[in-house]
Amino acid sequence: MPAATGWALSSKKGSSTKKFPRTSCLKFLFMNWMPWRAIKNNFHFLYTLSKGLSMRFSQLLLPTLKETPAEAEVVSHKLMLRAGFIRKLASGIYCYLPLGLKSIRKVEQIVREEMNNAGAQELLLPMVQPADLWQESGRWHKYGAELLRFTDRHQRESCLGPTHEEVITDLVRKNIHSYRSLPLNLYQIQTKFRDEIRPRFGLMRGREFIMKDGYSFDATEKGAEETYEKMKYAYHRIFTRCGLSFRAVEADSGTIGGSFSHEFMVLAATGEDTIVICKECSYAANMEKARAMETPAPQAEEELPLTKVETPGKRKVQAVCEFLAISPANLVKTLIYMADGKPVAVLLRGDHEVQEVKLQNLLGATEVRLTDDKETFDSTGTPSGYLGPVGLSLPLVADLEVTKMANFTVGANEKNFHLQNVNIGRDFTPARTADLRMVTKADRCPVCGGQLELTRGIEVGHIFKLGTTYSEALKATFLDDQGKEIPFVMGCYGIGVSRAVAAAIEQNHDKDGIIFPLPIAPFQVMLLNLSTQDEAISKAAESLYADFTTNGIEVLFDDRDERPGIKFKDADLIGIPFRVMVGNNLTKEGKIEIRERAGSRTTAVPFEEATSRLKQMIESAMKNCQL
RNA sequence: CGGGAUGUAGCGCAGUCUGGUAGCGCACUUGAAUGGGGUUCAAGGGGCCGGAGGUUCGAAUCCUCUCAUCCCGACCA
Repeated sequence: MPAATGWALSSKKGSSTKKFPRTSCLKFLFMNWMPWRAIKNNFHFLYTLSKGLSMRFSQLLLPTLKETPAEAEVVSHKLMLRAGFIRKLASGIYCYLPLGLKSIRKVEQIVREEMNNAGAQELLLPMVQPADLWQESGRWHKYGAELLRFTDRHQRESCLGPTHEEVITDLVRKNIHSYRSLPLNLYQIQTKFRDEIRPRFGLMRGREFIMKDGYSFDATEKGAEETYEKMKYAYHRIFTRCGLSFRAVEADSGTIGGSFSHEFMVLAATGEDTIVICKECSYAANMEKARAMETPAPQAEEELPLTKVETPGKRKVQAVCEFLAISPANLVKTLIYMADGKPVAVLLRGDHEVQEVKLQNLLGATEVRLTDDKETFDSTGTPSGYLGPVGLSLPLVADLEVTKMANFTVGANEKNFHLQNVNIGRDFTPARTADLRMVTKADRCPVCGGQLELTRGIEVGHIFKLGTTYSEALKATFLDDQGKEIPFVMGCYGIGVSRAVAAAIEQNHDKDGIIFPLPIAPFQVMLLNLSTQDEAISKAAESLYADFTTNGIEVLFDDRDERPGIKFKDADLIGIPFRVMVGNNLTKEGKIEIRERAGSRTTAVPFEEATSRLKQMIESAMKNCQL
């Protein structure tokens, strides 16, 4: 049995090491009498030493790919497949291979530390949840097909947890009864399942994904707001410590409700979401929520007489404007929306676009959509392109900017005609006015008036103030200091852990591969033996591996019998921040080389100084991600 | 769910139109040379052509049905 031989060797040498300090003993072993090949083949020996922080490429499940599988579209997905981080099992469902998992664990660890620091407690909730709870909260029906439902052998209806408001609220209502036990902040890091309509982009939008979800319970609104701020701060720390470039943006709280909501967006050109950030202050918001500084009220303009003009065949804003020689900013377009099946006319300046989420919120509708030409005609009697607010029988909602206009142009509700010099109040009155439009880069910051920038981001965290929505639905109450029974004031706080790793790659890569931020890299250092056939070089590489390991440096040792080119390519692809190369330079000048993945400089360092130099470099790089 | 596309070896693809013994590159195994940016040569192993049914003497190829995957849209605490 070959394994037995290995063990005998390892236990013999292993036990002898125990009597001496590790470092000196190792040096002795490697440098003097222990044949390096015996060590190389002696997995158990080093495994014990490494505590899993270091690994050999030759023994690791790390299937790198030269070519990108056809299924991958976005960078992070392609690179994670190629670098051997993940493999797909089914649509939106992935296996995390050792390297991918290491990165995920790093993010998790940072999340844990910061959540714990912020006073939250970790627990672990079930993935399978009974339907009754979801029926009680009303979400069994509301949640839709994204909730994967099934029946167990006793015909009990169940679902896979896409989120855990119900479970946590149930847990707390059963166990917390007094304001004295509050506030309470609980979190877990767990695999979630959401049966997405269309999973895509690898880990960016999977059906199964790893998420940190936290829930807070406070006695008062004020307390809840404090908790919210605490979480916001913790999130800042988390993403900073992950080494990511990010912004916290004001967000729409969506169907979950509540007044406060921030999304944490990793800035990346390939991000799915467009966000608005101010170049001069800290204002940032996603498009659904972004406001612009209101344009100053214009000088009172004399109202001119309403005139009807013929505009044959001119339907589009641009065509009408050209024909009438006016600016789109002086035209009001009328869009017909279906809000939960009822038509509404939305008025907007010609050069603005509707932000449908804002509209939806204003109308309190669960669904809004633009009507097609036929529906438009059916509800107004006018073909699209000639619609206007004057004399229109539908409910009118106007964007704020419209209310600042005077003597503007609109459709005449008659084919081939428009009205000019229209004025609000005199010619029509909107039922409601509100901010309904999409912010553009021409707008100014609503906070400081500074210049706004539109950029793209990936949502990796989202915090909400829930209020009492769930505690009321599930009758989760406690007794306050007056002995009065009131519902918990809740908040919920999510971080997409697996997505954060994908986002990090999306943000940090080049044509050769990943460039990991140090704090979440699967290893800190990749050590390359560039000459496995050269005994002196191999011996030196082995001793560095041992030395790094005993010094707490997380190292991936490429000990494969491959040519240097292959090792360089794989190292670039995997993206470990520091690369240490042991090759000819050692024989010639007694030096090894250190190269940062992010840079293009290679530094030659005397062999003896390798470990200390590397430790220094790692420490100073980590400082950039500390607070 | 609507629109589009694709399923042939681990990965990337050709072959399908025009039916006739299943191919190429990479990866893998063995040997040799080579050894600082995916090296070279030689010899190998590996496929129920997504699945089911049909047409045919004969189907990867034609027909029907199905399943899966990807893209665009709708959707996204």
